[in-house]
Amino acid sequence: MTVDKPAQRADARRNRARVLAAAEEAFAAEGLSVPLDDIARRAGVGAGTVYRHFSSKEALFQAVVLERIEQFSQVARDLAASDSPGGVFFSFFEDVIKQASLNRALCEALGETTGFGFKAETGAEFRTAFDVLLRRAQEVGAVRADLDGDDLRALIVGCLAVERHAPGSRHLLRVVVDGLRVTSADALGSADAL
Amino acid sequence: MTVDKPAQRADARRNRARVLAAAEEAFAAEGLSVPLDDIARRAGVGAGTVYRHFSSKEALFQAVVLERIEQFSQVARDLAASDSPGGVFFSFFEDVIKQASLNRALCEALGETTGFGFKAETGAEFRTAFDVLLRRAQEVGAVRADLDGDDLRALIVGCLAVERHAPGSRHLLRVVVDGLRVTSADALGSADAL
DNA sequence: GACGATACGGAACGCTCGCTCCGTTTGTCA
DNA sequence: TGACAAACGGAGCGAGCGTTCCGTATCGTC
Repeated sequence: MTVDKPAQRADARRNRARVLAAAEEAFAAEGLSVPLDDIARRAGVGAGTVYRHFSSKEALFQAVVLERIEQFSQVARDLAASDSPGGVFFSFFEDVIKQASLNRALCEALGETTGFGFKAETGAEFRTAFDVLLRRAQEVGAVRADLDGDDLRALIVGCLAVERHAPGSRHLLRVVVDGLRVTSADALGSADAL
Repeated sequence: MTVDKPAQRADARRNRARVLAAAEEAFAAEGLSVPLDDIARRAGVGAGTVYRHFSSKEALFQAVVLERIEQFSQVARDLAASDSPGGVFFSFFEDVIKQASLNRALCEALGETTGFGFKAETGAEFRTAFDVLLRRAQEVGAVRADLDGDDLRALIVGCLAVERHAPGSRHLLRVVVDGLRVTSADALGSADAL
């Protein structure tokens, strides 16, 4: 099935890893706007070497982000079997926000409405795992039923914006979490104000 | 008190207004990233003319945004005397979000943690008027008491991010609004999950 | 209508940055 | 160890854009 690989040279493998590591660090700190030359310098290689391994700066960014999102997917899958779906969902929800708020690359990728991030086809694995957690939490009544996965992912993006604006304010995250717990019966009182 | 003005020429006044109008439209549609040449072209003037009236592209942006934020301040002041502080607060809260979500310049300015927007000293007037609305809503128990003006402004920024990611989803705004209504007694149940 | 001050326009400058090109170096294998 | 392919590095190209400069046009006034 797989075509014979040309057997990459050892220095090429090493340099590719260095570029990825440098990019991960640089993108996390400064986001997509970090100049590619900076990444090359951090990696101890020339710009040409970066382009030998990644077709564009954006492809490098995507590779870095994707790796991280797939870590999240794995965590979500591991949690799916838990027997306290409510607690598991909220702790995962908050964990994603906490991790991403420390990583500008993730913030920018998830915040993008197009390209990479939640909405990209590459993020399908994440969406599936996340939707399972959400559905189970809704089945036990821990999360209001009038929301779907896209809604929750949009809320994650919103929470990231809040976090960037008011770093470390856990009571703001609680506002959203409390809003997610509200049942339709509780929420009746808000209808007139809207 | 005011120094004698050099009596601006008529064409200069006209061009300044044109530039402002073009900038308002262009920034609203494309945000700060719109090239200044585009604004000049839309206004029917040369780039040099823009710089005669505004010291930099950023100064022009700030002028446009500030005008808009002061409109909000005026609305907030007008609402301050209302005898239903809860309803007034939430309708203002949502109105700001609705208006800003249609205006990319506002989104970007408010989302900035530095520079212009909520946090700038130029936004002090807005902050004062907004804080009055919030305090009155909290006094009648319509909004939970463990939040201050900065918290609410951060939530506005978050709601704007949500709105950009999931346009027109009013039920997501309701999640936040419901979260704002939760009293500390209601919220006790969420403590274990955090 | 003529003159001086004011304002205009847009070519050009300088800078950043993604990306490419090619002469040189390095790894691999016989 | 020699030879060839693979990989490297970094100078340089080109595009985009904020800003400036200065020759020209226009306004206001006498």
